Amino acid sequence: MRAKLKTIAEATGFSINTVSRVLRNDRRISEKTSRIIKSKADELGYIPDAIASSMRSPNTRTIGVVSADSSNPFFSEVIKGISEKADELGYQMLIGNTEESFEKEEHLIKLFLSRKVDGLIIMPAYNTSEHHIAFYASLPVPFVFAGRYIDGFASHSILHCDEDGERDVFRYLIGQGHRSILYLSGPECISNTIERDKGMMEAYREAGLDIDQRLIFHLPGHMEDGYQAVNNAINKSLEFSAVACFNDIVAMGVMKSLSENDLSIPDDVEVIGYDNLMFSQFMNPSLSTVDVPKHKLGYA
Amino acid sequence: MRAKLKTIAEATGFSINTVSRVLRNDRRISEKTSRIIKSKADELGYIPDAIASSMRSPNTRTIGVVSADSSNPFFSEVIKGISEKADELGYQMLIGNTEESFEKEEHLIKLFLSRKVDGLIIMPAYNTSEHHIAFYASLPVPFVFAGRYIDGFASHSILHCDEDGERDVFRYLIGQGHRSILYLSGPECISNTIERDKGMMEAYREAGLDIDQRLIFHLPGHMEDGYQAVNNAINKSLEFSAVACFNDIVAMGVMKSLSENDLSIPDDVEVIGYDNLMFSQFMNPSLSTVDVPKHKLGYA
DNA sequence: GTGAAAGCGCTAACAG
DNA sequence: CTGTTAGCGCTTTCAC
Repeated sequence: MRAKLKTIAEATGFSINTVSRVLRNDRRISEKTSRIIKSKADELGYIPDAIASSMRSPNTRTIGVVSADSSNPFFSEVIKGISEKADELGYQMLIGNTEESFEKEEHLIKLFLSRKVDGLIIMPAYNTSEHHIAFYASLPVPFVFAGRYIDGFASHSILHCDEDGERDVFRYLIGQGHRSILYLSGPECISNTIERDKGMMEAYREAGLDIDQRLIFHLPGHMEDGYQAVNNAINKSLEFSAVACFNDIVAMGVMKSLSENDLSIPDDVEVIGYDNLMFSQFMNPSLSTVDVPKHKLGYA
Repeated sequence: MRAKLKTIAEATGFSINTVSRVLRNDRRISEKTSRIIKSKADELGYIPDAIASSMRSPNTRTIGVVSADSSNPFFSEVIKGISEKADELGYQMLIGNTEESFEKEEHLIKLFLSRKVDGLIIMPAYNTSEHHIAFYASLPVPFVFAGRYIDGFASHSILHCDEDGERDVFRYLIGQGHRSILYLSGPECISNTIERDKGMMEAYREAGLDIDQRLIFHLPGHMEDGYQAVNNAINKSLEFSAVACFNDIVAMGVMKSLSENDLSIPDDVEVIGYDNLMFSQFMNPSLSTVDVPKHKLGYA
């Protein structure tokens, strides 16, 4: 049987309580007692029982991380940032994926609550209805949203400014003389898309240019989307000299299609991603706007 | 105060025990009682306390996942596989990163044990000494190693056959007529490298060719490594018509360097990765050997 | 400085 | 089918 406080107490002749205090570095314990007990604990290979401990104490030092898709490099970089910070703070992470389904998200959060997490970091699924708002509002623990903004929970959100980011992208492209920019935006109902579309429109307005709606597409944001979109555009003989993508993954798909069609980057077509994944800096010319809530995320 | 069994018991007039049984779908409870209790539980928004529960029951339905670096796409795809399976089985995942440090790994595992995980899935850090072997051997819960093989724990390892994989890569390249193949292998002391090097040598032997040691490099396996290695090779005027990489990430670095040097892929130089990341299929010609323990990993 | 006792919310063993 | 009792390993009063 694995050693417990009682084992150590009996072995040293002190009370369970004293042992517990020593092991938690409580003050008002004599140096000597502390030494004796600690060495005994070591000898017995004592491993504290965090379960029993969090039964009595108010917190579990655990946070729940709800990710939409942890194999998506963007999310996994964010998760890594969280992980580092959590580590530093002595917290553990419970992680789960929702695959962009709100039901799964709700289920997962309930599981986390049942495990008494001290806080939640949520990368919310697309969908946001009355019900979801109410659900979030009812959460009994602190929570933050990462990467996406949910109506009514502004103060709970950590994000970089999508509007500014996309405006800068378009300002840059327009400044480079591009007049036909293929814009592969994201899913219509999420905050990032809405914000970025605003930024895009702003840049056009500033430059006094009209927007060609035929060049704008709202896509889920996977690699295939970028690939297909450019293929289609080329097939339909759409003219464009630049492509602005919703994220770096889409950009990769775009680049693949362009190179298959013997178009060079950036000479024939300029491509811009979004997110600045670890990868992106090592890809063929792919300018990307940085979006790294990564380390900002460590305090739930 | 959050509802507990006692709350429901008092509200319905049944005993705590009966409530507990109903909520765990224990047999031998009348339909009627069950209905009453369940609806009351619903009404009160009862969320079971998994902590208290695992205090008594032998398992916590939690597994610990020890990853070397969860922002590395290979690991994150594996983790995603685990996550899906865990989900299916009703397990939760505690995740931590070791950054390839064995001390961190040991620390992390202890933390997981302290949280009473039912099992561990470990992507072990490079280093493997006597001490580590002993440490693994002393683990009081079931564990498996994913992706890497540790001496003495063959039966605990889940991996695809590195030797065969690399042999096939070289067979293919040699078959294509390549006689100067730059081989960017992995860190010397890990099992994958050793196995793959064996496979490489085997392919050369089969073909009756000598191995040019100047074309073989053992690198940590990051993107920069591939990038730098090819740059160096070109600077030193090393001749090569193909590059075999330790993983797809290295291959990306390689491709970047080649294209900066105006070498076309695969006309001038053929590039082969390893791992077959989600990405890879969408990159410019990058043949990759598949390595997906992902779903195999779900039973700890 | 240290110890004794109570109890966290739940499950399991034993009754009936 | 349901209730009573005990106790998981720890932290927290409250004593002395």
